[in-house]
Formats: sequence, structure tokens, C-alpha cells
Amino acid sequence: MTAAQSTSFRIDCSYCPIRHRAVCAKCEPDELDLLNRIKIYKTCPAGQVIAIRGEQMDMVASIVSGTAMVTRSITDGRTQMIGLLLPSDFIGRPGREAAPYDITAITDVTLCCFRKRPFEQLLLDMPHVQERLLEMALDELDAARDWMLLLGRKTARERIASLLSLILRRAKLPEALAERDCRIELPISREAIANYLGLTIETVSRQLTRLAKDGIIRIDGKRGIIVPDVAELMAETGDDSDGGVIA
Amino acid sequence: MTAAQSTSFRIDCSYCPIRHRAVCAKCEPDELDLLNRIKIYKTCPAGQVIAIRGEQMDMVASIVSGTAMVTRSITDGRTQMIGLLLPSDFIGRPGREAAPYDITAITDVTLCCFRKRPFEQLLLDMPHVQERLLEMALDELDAARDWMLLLGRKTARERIASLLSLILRRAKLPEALAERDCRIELPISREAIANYLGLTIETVSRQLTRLAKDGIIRIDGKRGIIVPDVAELMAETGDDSDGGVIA
DNA sequence: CGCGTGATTGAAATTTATCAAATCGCGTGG
DNA sequence: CCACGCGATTTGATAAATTTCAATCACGCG
Repeated sequence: MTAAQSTSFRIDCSYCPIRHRAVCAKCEPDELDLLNRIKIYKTCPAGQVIAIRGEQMDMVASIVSGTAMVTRSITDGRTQMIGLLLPSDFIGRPGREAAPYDITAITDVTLCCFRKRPFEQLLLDMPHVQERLLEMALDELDAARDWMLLLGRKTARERIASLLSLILRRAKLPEALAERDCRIELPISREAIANYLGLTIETVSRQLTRLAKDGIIRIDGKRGIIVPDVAELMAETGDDSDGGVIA
Repeated sequence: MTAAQSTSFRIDCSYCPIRHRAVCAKCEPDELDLLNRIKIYKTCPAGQVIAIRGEQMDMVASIVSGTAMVTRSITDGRTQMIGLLLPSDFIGRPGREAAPYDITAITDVTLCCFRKRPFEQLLLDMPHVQERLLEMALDELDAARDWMLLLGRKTARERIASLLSLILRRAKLPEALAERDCRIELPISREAIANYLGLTIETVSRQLTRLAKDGIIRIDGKRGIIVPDVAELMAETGDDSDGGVIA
């Protein structure tokens, strides 16, 4: 956590919207009390840099609201998005000094922060937090590996279809996916999509229009996408029929 | 763990070559005793399938010796290597029924196996194992994300250089990297390299000969590579000067 | 000695990136 | 209210990188 945040406050954990999914998901009331006492809320405006690779991190945090992106770059500016942080996702790595990636707020972001040292101590005392952190790390690992398949082997069209289908699955209830004309709002710009998919902006744009021409999607303004038939979109992802999800 | 293994035996943990790096690294002697009682050694010959994505896994295991590869594939046979398993690496995921990836032995492999249920129970009772598992998962996550940068943004030449430099760093002591004419043995075939780097066999082959023509490497038989100047190779990886490692 | 697998090389095709220009959306100031 | 300008997006033409298809080569082994 490098950059200054604009505000700092605290609310009670019992009202916390990410209570059941964040690192604290498995905590008992007394453990929650302890967390409550040492946490600090901070907010970052959209666009603000939350962490810079290689710089000192003295905080860890959960995302309470908003979206942030995790990126890595090489010398000449090429950058790859490595993860998307949504509410309940965790930032920071116990037992490491420097931030391993760059993190930038996409929308305004609210963070539930802990100073790193006390948090590390707390991990040892509170196995529930460590258990949950392990679960979350393994889920992220699965997601990262799915993405490796996409980046290493999928065509531009398949990448776009995969992204759209990912967003659909995250945004909609499973039963809603059977309906016709599902509408989603892209949470990120074309540039961010390109960085996510390992493509250029132009290729992203072209593949979107091509999918539209083929009737797989309809484009509705800059950020809106309407999917007439989700199954048809899924068929374009290149994945096996299960859509990458294990039964 | 799906496939049948050829042999099954047990040796004492105190002689275990991966004792200090595997999931049991942080265990006290009494904890080790407990592990010792419930572990089973198994071996797989080179080429054998160790796990198949989607199939039931009733074992978790550490790699004691040998090398295995973790892959994911899509419908038409395109496959992406998602990880390389070396001695001390862990196979299996607590709290999940089905294997999330395919795993294949590259060389003969010796595994230190635990039945999944008892191991899961043991995780709760032995925080040292869980701590270590978390560390290992986070390290793997970092590795997966580095690889995402490679797959999404690097050129074929940079990918090859990155792989060679990765193997160098794994195989040699840091001080040996300063020497001239470092020799490494590629642990995997051209096809496996291609699947690792998200390229075709032919591109791998061409880039290797091109790097050789440019004097960055010398090719020494099918599997041997001699690197006259490691720094020069590192400069071809596209990474910042730190070579992707955080201080 | 010939066979087979894995690796290399070559030529053509395809995909994606790059460079350049046009368009769109939208808030601002006149 | 409307023209202006800016950033983001789309579109077009061309170039570059990588894949694909097809041969050839190298080498270990029966």
C-alpha cells in the first residue's frame, strides 16, 4: 500500500458487505471483535495507484467495494493484467516486504486495511483466517491457471468470448444465464480488456464488432453488451462444454 | 491421483531429501512422526498420467524425486502447460473433490502420498502444515502470474530466453551465474517447451537456432544448452534488470 | 542397416500488431 | 443551445510475427 488514501474511517464488521466471503469469513464473533479493533477503512478514487511493484508494503487489505486491477509490465511499456480485484478479494502477501505487482483502482475503491505486522501475528493466532486465506489463494491460483490457458492457446475471438462469459457468470445468477438477451456492463475500458486478454485495443475492438456481425452479441453503447443466447457465446470460448468449471 | 502406481513403500522422514522444502518443512519432530505413520511412497514411470482433470482425487502428495507437468487443454487438442512440478512441490488441493488439471510424469517420479481425508483433518490439527501450504500456494501464484506476463506479452524470443534463464536460476547457485559458459540440461522435450511457452514446436526450434546464431547460447546436443554470458541472456528476456525477482 | 521418433528447416498462409485516420461521446465554455 | 475539443473507440491499410503444412535431418535401437 503505497499511495496516500483520501479518507480513513471504520464501520462495524457485522454490517460489512463482504463479511461472508473475505479473509474473515470463518471468524467467530470474538475473533471478529479483535479484527474490528485493528482495522482501518480507506478509500481510493478511481485511477489511483494502490501499490507499486517493488515498493514497501506495510498494509494488507480486503476490497470492500469497487474494482481494482493487478498488473505487471516490462521495460517498454507492455503490460499484462494479472488479476481483477472485486469486493472481498485480498491485497497483500503475508511474509513479503515488497509488493509483487502494481495495483490500480479502476472505480472508487473502499479498503479494509490492517497493518502488516499485526496481521501476520494474527494469522498465527487465528487459524480461521489462515484457512480462509489458503482457500482464497488456491482459488486465485486456479483462476490464474485458467487465464494461462487463455493467454497461451486461445485465439483473439475465443479470448473475447471467454471474457464475456466470465463476466456473465460473475454478474448473473446461474438461472439467469438461460434467458435470452442477457445484458452485461463491461466493468473496464477497451485498453484494460486488451491488457487482460494479451491483445491490442484494436484487436479487441475488431473482434467485438465481428462477434456482433455474427449475431453472437449486440453492442449497446460503449460499455453495454447484450447476449442473445449465452450458450452460443459459450460455444465460442474454445472451452469444453463445461465452460472451464469443474463439476 | 487416478492412475495406478507401480510400487508402494515408505522411508523415514528424517532421511527425506525434500524434508526442508515440502509441506512438512515447518513440522516439529512429533508432527513428523505422525506424518510418517500415514504416508505412503509411490512411484510413476516417465510418461504416466498422474491425474486427469475432472476425475476423483483421493490422494494428495509431495514430489520426492523426478519431474511432472501440469497441463490444461481445450477441445481440439491445444494444450498449455500450467506448471512444472519439481521435488518438494505439492499435488492436490484440500477441500476439492475433482482434480483441476491434468498431471503427467515427465521423468520417473516418486511421490509421498497421503489419503485426502486424513490429510485434511491433519491440516486443521497441524497449523505448521497449513502455514507452509499457504506459503507454497502464494509462491505458485506468483509464478503463475509471472507466466501470465510471458504468455500475454512476450515475443517468442523473449519467451525462450525467459525459460532458459528460469532453468538457470533453478539449477545453479547464484554465484555460478556469474561464470562464463554455464551449461544447462533442458528437463523437457521441445513439445513440452512449446506447451509451456504457448508456442509451436517449430517456433521454439527456430528461436533456439536464432539465439545460437546471435551468440547468446550454444546448442549442445538435443537437451544441452551452453550460455556463454548469463547477463546477455537475461537482457533478452524483456524483463527489467532485476530479472523478475523482487529484492 | 533401416526404422521411428523427435528436431530442424523451408515456404506459404494466417493471425495479430502497428501505424494512421476517421468517428463517437460527452462535458465545457461561449 | 451549440460549437469545440479531448479522450476513447472504431475502422482501414500494411507490416510483422507466428502458425501451418511439408520435407528433411539426426540419432538411438532393434
